Amino acid sequence: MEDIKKESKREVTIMDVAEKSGVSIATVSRVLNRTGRYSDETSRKVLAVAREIGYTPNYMAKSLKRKKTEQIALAVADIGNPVYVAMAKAVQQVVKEHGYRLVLLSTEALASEEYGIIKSLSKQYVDGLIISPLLYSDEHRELIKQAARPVVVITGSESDPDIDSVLVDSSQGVRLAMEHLLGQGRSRIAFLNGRPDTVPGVARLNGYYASLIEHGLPRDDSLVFASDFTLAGGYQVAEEILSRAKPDAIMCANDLMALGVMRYLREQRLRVPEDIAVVGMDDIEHGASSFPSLTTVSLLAAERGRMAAELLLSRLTSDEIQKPKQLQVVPRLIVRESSVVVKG
Amino acid sequence: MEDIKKESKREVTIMDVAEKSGVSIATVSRVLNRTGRYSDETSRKVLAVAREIGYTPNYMAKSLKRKKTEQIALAVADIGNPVYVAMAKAVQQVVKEHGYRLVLLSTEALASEEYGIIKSLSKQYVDGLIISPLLYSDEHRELIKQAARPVVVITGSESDPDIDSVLVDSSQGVRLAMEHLLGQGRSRIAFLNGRPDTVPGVARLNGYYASLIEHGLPRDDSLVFASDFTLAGGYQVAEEILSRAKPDAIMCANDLMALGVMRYLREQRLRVPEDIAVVGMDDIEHGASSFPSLTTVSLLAAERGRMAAELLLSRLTSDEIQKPKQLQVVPRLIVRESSVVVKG
DNA sequence: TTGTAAGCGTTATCAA
DNA sequence: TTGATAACGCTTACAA
Repeated sequence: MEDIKKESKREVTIMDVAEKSGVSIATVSRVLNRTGRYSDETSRKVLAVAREIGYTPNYMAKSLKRKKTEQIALAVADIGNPVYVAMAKAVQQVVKEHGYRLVLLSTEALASEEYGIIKSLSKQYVDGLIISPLLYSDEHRELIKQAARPVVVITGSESDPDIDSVLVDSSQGVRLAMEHLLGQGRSRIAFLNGRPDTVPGVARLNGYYASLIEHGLPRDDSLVFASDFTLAGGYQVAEEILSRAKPDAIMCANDLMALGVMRYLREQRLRVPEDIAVVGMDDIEHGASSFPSLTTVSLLAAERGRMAAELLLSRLTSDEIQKPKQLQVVPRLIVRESSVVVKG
Repeated sequence: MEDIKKESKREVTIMDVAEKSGVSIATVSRVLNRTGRYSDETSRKVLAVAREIGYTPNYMAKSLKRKKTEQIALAVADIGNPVYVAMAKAVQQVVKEHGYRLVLLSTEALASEEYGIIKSLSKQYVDGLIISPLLYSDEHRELIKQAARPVVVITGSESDPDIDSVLVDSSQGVRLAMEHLLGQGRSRIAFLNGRPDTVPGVARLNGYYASLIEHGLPRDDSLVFASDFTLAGGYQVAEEILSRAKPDAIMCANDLMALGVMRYLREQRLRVPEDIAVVGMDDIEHGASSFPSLTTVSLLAAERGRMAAELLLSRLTSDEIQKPKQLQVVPRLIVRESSVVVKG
């Protein structure tokens, strides 16, 4: 028989420390939290005992009492998208500097998940939330306004003035890219959207149409396709784009899909950019390393993450009520090989 | 003046529900948790009131009492590495099916972070932990054994029989890849390691050396390089590998570095695999889409995540004490374009 | 079927 | 400088 019995490991609590050091639990708490007044001697004694018996605080009890967890959450649609990873890393760095811990929640683009997170926010294990919702409905907005803890939203350009937001006009980003493609002499530019019912889906498609109008081009819906913002999604729809649209350029709503499309083009022995130019959006790291390297539009994900984190922390640490803030970043075109034919 | 005053939003608690529906808090609790007995009528009334006044439970209080959070944590070294994302997604799926929520912790490969997570585990906001430590020291093992909550470790092949572990022999994975390269007629095979002080770093380098011995090849340390398991890391060290080792193949300790190396080779107008073959390890999605597509060794990250999650959940849901388990997966070679010259 | 009341491990307000 | 003790919001015996 093995020597494994359940030792019913009772947690060591503040009471054990108190008893063993001959003081009250109140004093132990004061010493451990460096709050109130206590003598040097008791301090030493308590600290020694605490260390000796391996005391660690019970965060549940602490938070119940103090209504603070020192944790903040970042909820993103898909942790598989490097753009959210970049955002998360930026957030992580900021919150860490302020002594908070980041917990990452991946909602898998489910609105119900997002609602649940926002709704139970005040009672969850976090003090505040940064959320980048794929969908941003009235219900989202209502829930966020009623949330009992600070929420910062990272989203497109359509914001609610009553909600702390970090914004970027990705529609303008698409226009930037389209201008570039047209400037390169492309005329049949297909548009590959992600899910068209999402915030970025709507904005980016609008950008495409707006840019057509700006340049006096006809709107041709047979040039418009949709997938799901993933590498595999781009790859799968590429064949259809080629056969149905016969484009000389493909504007993709994000880099992941662009990379998927390029993979298919390569398999078909089509040259990028000579035969077909490809442009993405988001500026993920892999786009810089792909072959050909991917022309894209940076939406400054890391920067937005940083800004959101700082805004949220300022809400958490100051108790003055301030007007909701709307921060904004401006998209930047990054030209690489996938859209520019090199003569020679 | 704005109309924003702090409405001191008091949480709505179980007491409010009790009062408004004219029953005791015990009854409310029973109804809300479908526990014990209560009449249909009170149930309806309580539920209606709860919904009406927007009650949501306070998880802090709940957990303090029940000593359960219904959350589990996954701690990985670098959320920027797609292999951990794949792992996380698999874990997420399993825990979700069991009604748990996943919180993702990125330790940035800091042992101190990892220690802290394990140490305060029992008092944290999670019921259990899956950790894939980059470093796996005696201290790790000691802390894990003493942890008051179940911990499952995802690591290499050197395991502790007293710790629940999901293992993979990545050294064997390297040998598989080396055999393949040698079979392709490559003879000067450079090895690009990640951080050599880490679990995978040690194992993969050992695999390289072992495979040299197996094939009666001399050990040549001028063929061995190290970077940091990232895309940028591979890119940066590529120049040095070329100039110092002049290899006809580069075996990389992971896909990210392999992709970084291939980027550099392309910039130098070197052909892969004709001039230099490249092999990676981990089988990340981007490797299948790169150009050329990347030969790699799958370590079944998703599968290991799934197994770890199921093991952890079984520990959480059964109160029988069972012997620690050691589960293992076997690496698989995946041959793609980056290592095989196509004649014609 | 329901209610009373004792905790869960803390923090914080009083007095002492 | 310290110690009792009342919360924090919930679950769960135990009684009724």
